[in-house]
Amino acid sequence: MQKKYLRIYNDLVKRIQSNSWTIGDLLPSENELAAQYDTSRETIRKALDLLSQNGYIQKVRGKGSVIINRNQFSFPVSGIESFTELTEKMALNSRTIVHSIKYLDPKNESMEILKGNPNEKVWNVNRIREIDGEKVILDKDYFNDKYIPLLTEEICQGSIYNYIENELGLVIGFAQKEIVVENPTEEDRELLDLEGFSNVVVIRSQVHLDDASLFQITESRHRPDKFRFVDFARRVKN
Amino acid sequence: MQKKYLRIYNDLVKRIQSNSWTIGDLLPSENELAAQYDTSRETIRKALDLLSQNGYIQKVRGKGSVIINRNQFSFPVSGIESFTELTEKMALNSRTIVHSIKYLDPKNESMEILKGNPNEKVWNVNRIREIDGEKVILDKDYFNDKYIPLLTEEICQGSIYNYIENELGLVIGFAQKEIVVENPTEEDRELLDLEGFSNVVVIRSQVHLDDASLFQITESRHRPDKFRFVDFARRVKN
DNA sequence: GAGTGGTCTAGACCACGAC
DNA sequence: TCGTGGTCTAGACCACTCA
Repeated sequence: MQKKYLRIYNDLVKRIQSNSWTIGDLLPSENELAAQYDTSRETIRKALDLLSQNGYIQKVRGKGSVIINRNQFSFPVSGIESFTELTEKMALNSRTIVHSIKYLDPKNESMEILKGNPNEKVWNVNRIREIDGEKVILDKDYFNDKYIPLLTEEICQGSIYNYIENELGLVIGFAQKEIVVENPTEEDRELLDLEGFSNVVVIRSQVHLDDASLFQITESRHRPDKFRFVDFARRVKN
Repeated sequence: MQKKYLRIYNDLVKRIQSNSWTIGDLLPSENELAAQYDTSRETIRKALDLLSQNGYIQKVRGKGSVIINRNQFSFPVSGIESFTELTEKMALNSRTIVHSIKYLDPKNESMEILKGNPNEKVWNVNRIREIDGEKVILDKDYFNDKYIPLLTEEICQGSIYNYIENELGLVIGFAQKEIVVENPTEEDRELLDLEGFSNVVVIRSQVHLDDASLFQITESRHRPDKFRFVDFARRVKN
């Protein structure tokens, strides 16, 4: 038995994406939807809140819920998404090269944040992402071995996130992400096709599980012409 | 009379920021908070949802609400925030130079998106942001004159957002933002202290009002060493 | 088993927009 | 005035964690 408000949300997303309404149209009112889906208004409101958060509608008091145009930009990277999810969605011609897998003692590597107990170690994976035959992204990932006891080349070759969520049953909760532009390191120059570019875009993130524990630190280093970040944001209210 | 859940949210933020709890601590349970604030549990849950969205807590089923560390990175730019708000928050030594104010016919300027009726025009403001004596950001803003009938140099010198929200009474709803790295234009080289940098970071956004109407397009061009973007994201659920 | 957060309900009153 | 979304309530049942 799926959650009712999620079922309604998914149904409405489907109806919006199939152009049942056009941009600027109003959704049926909350009371009408409550009747249609045979549920209470608060449950409808939960589904509509999700639609609003994800940029499908804008609620206007006294009027209704307006369908808005979310996909002004074509490369949806808002939120946490893995490279594999992304390339699948965009149908990019891509390849992943596992460059190295190491099992480190964090106290030697200035990765103090990741260590919980002093005898916990850290997995480090470096992967190169090739798009259309060019090496344009270097992903450096660090995992606490408390959560990921073993990493093999096969796992790293596929989607580590898929492995984590579906095989290990861990649930990602939230991430903090930082985007800056830096000078390329020796390693960048060696592993990527930088072609004279004098900068790389670096995305550093700390990924936490459902129970708020930090389990991964990543550094994703992009050739600047292949970088694009898209964000959908609501104005912060008081 | 302020909204109850907002009052509770603000109170809890204050208590968190004053270190009433440390990272990893549990908030009082929802039932206990409901009693403390003399309200229903659903109202408490609204306040906690806000805390969660804004990265103060992570709710864990069966356990409680965990205080999490939001400020691993020090430059909070997530969401929609204006340059003036930012510099104030960071206490930066900054200055704004209004370079030009123009009143344009959008059909000549490939700004078709902004025009609603054919006789509406568009305000264009170019401003240079100086930090510590260096010209490092070029902001190019375009406003539909339906919403902003008049822009003066004085308004542009201060915070346009402040003017819009407090003087005109307009309410910002949401924005779509895109971040890419580009080659500097002639204008960038002329107006900014680029010092041999061969890239600029460009943030393009479309800002919509509360009623979902598009009223502003902006392009913010940053010298790469002075650019930093921070994001707090929750994992998308199905 | 006790306590936690997650979902859902049926109803109430309010602020706002359109007519 | 009527319909809309926004807030708030009191209660119910469930799924989960932990002792």
